[in-house]
Amino acid sequence: MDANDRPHANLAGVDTRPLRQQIADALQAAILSGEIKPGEALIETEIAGRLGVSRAPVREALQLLANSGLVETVPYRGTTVRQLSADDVEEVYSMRTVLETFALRRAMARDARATARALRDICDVMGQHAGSGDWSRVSAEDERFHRQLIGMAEHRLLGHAWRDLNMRVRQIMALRNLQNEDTMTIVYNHLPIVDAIEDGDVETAVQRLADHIATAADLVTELAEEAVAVAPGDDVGGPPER
Amino acid sequence: MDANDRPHANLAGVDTRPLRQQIADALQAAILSGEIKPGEALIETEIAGRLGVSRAPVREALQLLANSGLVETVPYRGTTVRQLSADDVEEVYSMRTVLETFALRRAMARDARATARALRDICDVMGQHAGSGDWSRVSAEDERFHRQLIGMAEHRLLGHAWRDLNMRVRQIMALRNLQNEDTMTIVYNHLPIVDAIEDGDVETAVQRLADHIATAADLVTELAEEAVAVAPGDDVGGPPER
DNA sequence: GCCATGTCGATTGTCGACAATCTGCATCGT
DNA sequence: ACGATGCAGATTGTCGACAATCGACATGGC
Repeated sequence: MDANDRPHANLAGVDTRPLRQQIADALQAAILSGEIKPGEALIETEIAGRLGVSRAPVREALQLLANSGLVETVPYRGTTVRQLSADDVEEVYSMRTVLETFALRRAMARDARATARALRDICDVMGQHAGSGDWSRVSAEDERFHRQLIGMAEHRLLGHAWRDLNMRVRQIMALRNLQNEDTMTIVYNHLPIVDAIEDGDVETAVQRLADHIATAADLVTELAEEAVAVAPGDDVGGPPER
Repeated sequence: MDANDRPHANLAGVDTRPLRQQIADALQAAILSGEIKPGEALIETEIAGRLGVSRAPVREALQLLANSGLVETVPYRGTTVRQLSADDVEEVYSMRTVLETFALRRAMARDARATARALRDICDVMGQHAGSGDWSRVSAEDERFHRQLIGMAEHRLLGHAWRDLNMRVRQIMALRNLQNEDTMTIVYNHLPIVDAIEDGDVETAVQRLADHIATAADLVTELAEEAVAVAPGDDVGGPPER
């Protein structure tokens, strides 16, 4: 989103970014697409060999991913894709509610009209994609809605925290695979929020936003329970000592 | 705090932790003590030479610090200690309010009694140190109060976010140098919060906590304006292009 | 004089090799 | 049989050297 905002820094996109960034992006995409599954080990040597680079940038890329919480690194034992326990999902969504309602209050205090306008535009686009049944684009617009909301708060710290959190959200959603009808119910929750914002009714807007996120969380946790029944995690706390 | 919680892993503290961690701790201490000032450049070669290690762990340590927001790294241009604009201070304290009020609600929902008990104990210790005029210990107990509050929420994501934020708070406080009377006013704000928690009055407790943090923020921003008048930052957005 | 270009020193980015540590299995003594 | 000890093998941690990039100054053409 902020990669090529320089006028024409490179004619054909030679990708002059540091390798660690490119590697981190590649790994992140692989994790979010489910190509690399939770619990799986990310071995530096292997990744470096596969990408044809040295281990140094791979290590730094892994550290990047560790910060955003996608992977977990234990000294001398390696890094693995984070497992998602039910508690994790609850934490992610409760935190998301906190951050986004804060953003909403702040954005409305700053300029409720502008906030409503920007969000309504996104809702329009989302509605179009929903009409033509393009669910991946609907989902993309949904994310853009929330990202825009955060952006309107003009709070860099908040923006940074949300970006990390959003990655976890995407990881969670990648593991579920929502049905179309499911996202359907979420899509039409956006407009009432915008309406409340436009009316300047902070508390109603906050309440609706919180409900909206809670609905998404419920949907995801339901699917999680089904998934757990099929594919048990190794997080069950078995007795094997040391 | 969680370094030597293993029974007796090492007899005499050989410090078997990865170098990056030790380096990061050392740098962090240097930054928080004011030994390294905001805006100052952290040159990998120099740090490595001074500590007698290679650049690799130094780079990783710097990345660690960049995550917690203490330093800022620009590709190919180096890492510098973050400057603290007035906006930064506002962001840190507003975010802190959000996180801690969330923690308070959650802790009270979990077990208000236990929360009140734990916090009151800390207040007692804080009172003792205040009585004997040991202000550095008072400040340490103040931090422990808030850390405990976060801990009672039983929310790892929240705990992680707060830990990073707390580092920023400490950086801010390190640059001010509060007077004793100033901390004084803050110390006696803790007990009313605990009282409200014990009564199970969530909204009052939240309000008092928010006020408490706001008071601390005001105190700090006042001192900030004085400091700015003396030492101007280079963040003023001068016209020099490219 | 002014802008484009070339060069230089400093610093970061990347690489390949070596050392330290962990896990699991075999070995040994009892 | 059982637990402690001591190897491998694999993987991460650290190192020193080389390459790429940046900012600033000097140089040259207009």
